[in-house]
Amino acid sequence: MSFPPVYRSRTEESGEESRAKAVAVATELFALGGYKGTSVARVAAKTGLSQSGLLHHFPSKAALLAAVLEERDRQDGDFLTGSARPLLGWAAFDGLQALVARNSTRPHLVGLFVRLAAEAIEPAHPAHGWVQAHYAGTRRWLTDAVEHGKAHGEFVADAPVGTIVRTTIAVMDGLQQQWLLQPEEVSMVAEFEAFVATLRARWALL
Amino acid sequence: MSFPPVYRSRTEESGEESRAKAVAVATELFALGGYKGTSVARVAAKTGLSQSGLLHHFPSKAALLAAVLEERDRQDGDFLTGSARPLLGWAAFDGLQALVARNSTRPHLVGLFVRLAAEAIEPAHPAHGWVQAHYAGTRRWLTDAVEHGKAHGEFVADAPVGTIVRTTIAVMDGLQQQWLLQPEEVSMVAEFEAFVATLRARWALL
DNA sequence: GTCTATATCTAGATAGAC
DNA sequence: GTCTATCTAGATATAGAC
Repeated sequence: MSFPPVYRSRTEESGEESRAKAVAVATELFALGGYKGTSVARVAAKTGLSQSGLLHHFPSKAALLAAVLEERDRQDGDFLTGSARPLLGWAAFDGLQALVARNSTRPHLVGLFVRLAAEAIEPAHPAHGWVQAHYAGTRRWLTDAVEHGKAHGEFVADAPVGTIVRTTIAVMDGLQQQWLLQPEEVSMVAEFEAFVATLRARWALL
Repeated sequence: MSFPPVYRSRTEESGEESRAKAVAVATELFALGGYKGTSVARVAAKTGLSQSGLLHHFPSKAALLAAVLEERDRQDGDFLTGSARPLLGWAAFDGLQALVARNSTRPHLVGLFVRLAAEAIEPAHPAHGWVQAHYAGTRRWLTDAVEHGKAHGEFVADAPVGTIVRTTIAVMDGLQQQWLLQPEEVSMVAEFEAFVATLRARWALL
């Protein structure tokens, strides 16, 4: 015979679970149908709640999206920046390759990003700020890594940092699009590895 | 004093104009808000028609989208494949650079493509077939060009054709996304030119 | 060819019972 | 914490007048 923990009532516990499940379901449905293309009612149904039951946890659809993005950041954010020691120079590209490998086992998170990145180009979209911050953050992180590598003699002196950074991000994004559309035709891991090899062949010094 | 042409009544002529204007307006609004994010009513209003007036020309919203895609293909399709003589070998990349330069003056067409490509990953989307065909066609065209160049000694013998093709397409797509989101931060033309230069540095023989 | 009017659905959000 | 019921708004599409 067991009792619920003292610090938290049984109903509250159940609420936490509902909320977490709703976020997971919303992630999946937003990934497949986009934000605008997914109704709160469908998220609620797949979560096992009524529409109002879901909206008890999130005051609005936009709040649900915010929770989804927050959770994505939590799961994903620390992968590059929060590792044991910072990835600098060419090691940053090893980190990106590991990220691509991980992404290729998580189509939902990739789909979520690709769909939202395109949808949220529009300034009025509720994820616009998040997408802008994502790109700015990634660009900054990779720029710092390459600059550091350059300062330590890992890159040739006239390597164009900005171009390397923007092109690398572009390749990752473009491969995701092709992979989602035709998974059997494109291996994100192999293509990105080949791209990094080409970068090294041209700009590596050490 | 002038008369309307005999073969076509004045009202029909006006109808053609309305239809064409509607397609142009829909292109712009789909580019900014996506297909799902744009209502027929808004297209109608900006065209200067009532909603039903617009639906006289297109039996459904999906039919309007089809007309938009058809017009995009007409304006854009012949740019690479319909030029004076076929672009083969490295010349194909010159053609792509010209296309990128042209695109960077047409944000609407770029936005339309990026939005729809992401939206239409979903198999049930009315533009799904079109997007699949677009990627398949581009890949085929570029593959043929590179294979031809290889057979004529323009590429090193072990150049990985598939990877070159997929990565080139990925770079174009990824740069479009970044450019739409932050136009002042990214020059599609400069970045793509640099990418092609890197390809040449590694795989050009001649 | 275009309009007004309307039918039908679906969406997001709120009120209040349990 | 969750539900039923309901409000309001907006969407696609059709009917029928001019």
